[in-house]
Amino acid sequence: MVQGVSAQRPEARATVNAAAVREAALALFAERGYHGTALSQIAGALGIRTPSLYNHMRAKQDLLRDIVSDTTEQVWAEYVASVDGVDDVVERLRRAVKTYALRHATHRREALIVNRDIDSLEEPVLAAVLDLRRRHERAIRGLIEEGVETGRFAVAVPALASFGILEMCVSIARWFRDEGPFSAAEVAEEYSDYALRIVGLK
Amino acid sequence: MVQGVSAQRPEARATVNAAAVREAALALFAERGYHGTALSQIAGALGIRTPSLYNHMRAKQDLLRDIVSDTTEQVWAEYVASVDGVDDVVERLRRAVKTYALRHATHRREALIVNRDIDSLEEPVLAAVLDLRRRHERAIRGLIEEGVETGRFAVAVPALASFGILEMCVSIARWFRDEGPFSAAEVAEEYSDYALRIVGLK
DNA sequence: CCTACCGATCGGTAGG
DNA sequence: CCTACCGATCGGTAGG
Repeated sequence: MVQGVSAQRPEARATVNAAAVREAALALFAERGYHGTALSQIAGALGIRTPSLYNHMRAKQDLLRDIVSDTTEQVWAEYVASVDGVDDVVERLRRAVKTYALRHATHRREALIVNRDIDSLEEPVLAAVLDLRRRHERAIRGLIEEGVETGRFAVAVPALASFGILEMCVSIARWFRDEGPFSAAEVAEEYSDYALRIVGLK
Repeated sequence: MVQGVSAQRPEARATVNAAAVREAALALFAERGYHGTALSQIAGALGIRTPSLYNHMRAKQDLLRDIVSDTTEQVWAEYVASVDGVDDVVERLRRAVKTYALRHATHRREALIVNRDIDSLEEPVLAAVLDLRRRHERAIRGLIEEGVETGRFAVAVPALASFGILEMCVSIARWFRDEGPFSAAEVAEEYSDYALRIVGLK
C-alpha cells in the first residue's frame, strides 16, 4: 500500500503517546490551571477523543502528579549539582540562586503549575512534594546562616531573606518571555546578584 | 412571640447578606481557587442552599470580579497615598515597598486570589485590572530609574529589579501566618530593606 | 429562604 | 483509536 509506512510520515497522522499527552497537559494546566482544564481540551489539542486519552494515562490526577513530582525532584537535583565541589559560601549561594532562577525562566510552565496547583495533589504525593520543597528552602537558608556566621553576609533574618530570594526567582516564571528583551541567562545572572545584595554581601 | 426579635440574637439564625457571601467566597477561592470552588461549597459554609446565594449575588463570576477589582484599586490607592508628599526618591521607594509588602501580609487571601485566578476574569474587567497593575509596576520602576539617574541607586536593569521587588512582596501572601514568628510590620520593614539593597542604595 | 429542576459538562468506563 | 454511555456535579432558573 502506498501510504502504509506511516512512521516515515509523522506529520500525516497524529502520533499520540504518553509524552504527547503530558506535553498537552503541561501547556493547558499552565494556561488555565488544573481545575480549569478539562480532559476534553487535552484530547482536543491532540486531535483525539477524550476516552482515547486513557490509552496513555490512568487518571487526570496522574498527569498533575507526574509534572509536579518530576519538577520538584529536578529542582533538588539541580541544587545539589550546582553547589557540588564549591566551598566558598558566597559562590555556593550565587550558583544555587542562578540555577533556580534559570530554571524558572526555562521551565515556566512547570513552575506555574507547581505554584498554582500544588494543593490539588492528593496524599501521599502532596506531603512528599512539600517535604522536598522544604529541604531546598532549608538548604538555601543554611547557606545564608553560614554566611552570616562567618561574617560574609549581613542580614537580620536569614529565614525571611531565603523566602524573599526563592520567591523572587519563582516569579520569573510569571513574566518571563522568550521573545522578551532579556535572555534567561541574563535574568539568572541579575537575580543571583540581587540575592547576594539581599543577604548583605560585604 | 418569644423568639421573634432575631436581630438581637444573631447567633440563633444565619445572617446572610452580600458581605457574608463575599467573605465566604474570599476564604474558599483563596484556599481552593476559583475553578476549584463550587457555589454549593460557598452556600454550605453559610448554612444555606445554593439557590439562596442568588438573593445576594448575580453570578459566580461577579464574586471574583469584585474581589479582584477592589483589591487592585486599593493597591494603587495605597501606593499613591504612601508616596504622597514625600520628595526623596529613596524614601518614596521605601514607603511604596513597605506598603505593598504590608498589604500582602495583612490581606493574604485577596492577594492569593488575584495572583492565582486573575486569568479567570472575563473582559473587559480583565483588561482594566491588568492595566492598573501595570500602572503600579511602572510607578515602582520609575522610582528606581529616577534613583539611578540621580546617583542614589546602582542597578543595571531597573525593570528586572522592579519585577523582583514586587513579586518578592506578593509572595509574602503565600507563606505569611498570623501565628508565625514575624509580625506583618516586621516583614514589611525587612522587605523594604531588601528592596533598597536590590536597587543598590548607596 | 426553600424544593424542584434545567441543560451542560465533568472524569471515567464498556465494549469494540 | 472510536461511539455510546455512566453517575455526579456544575452554575443557574422557576416558582413559591
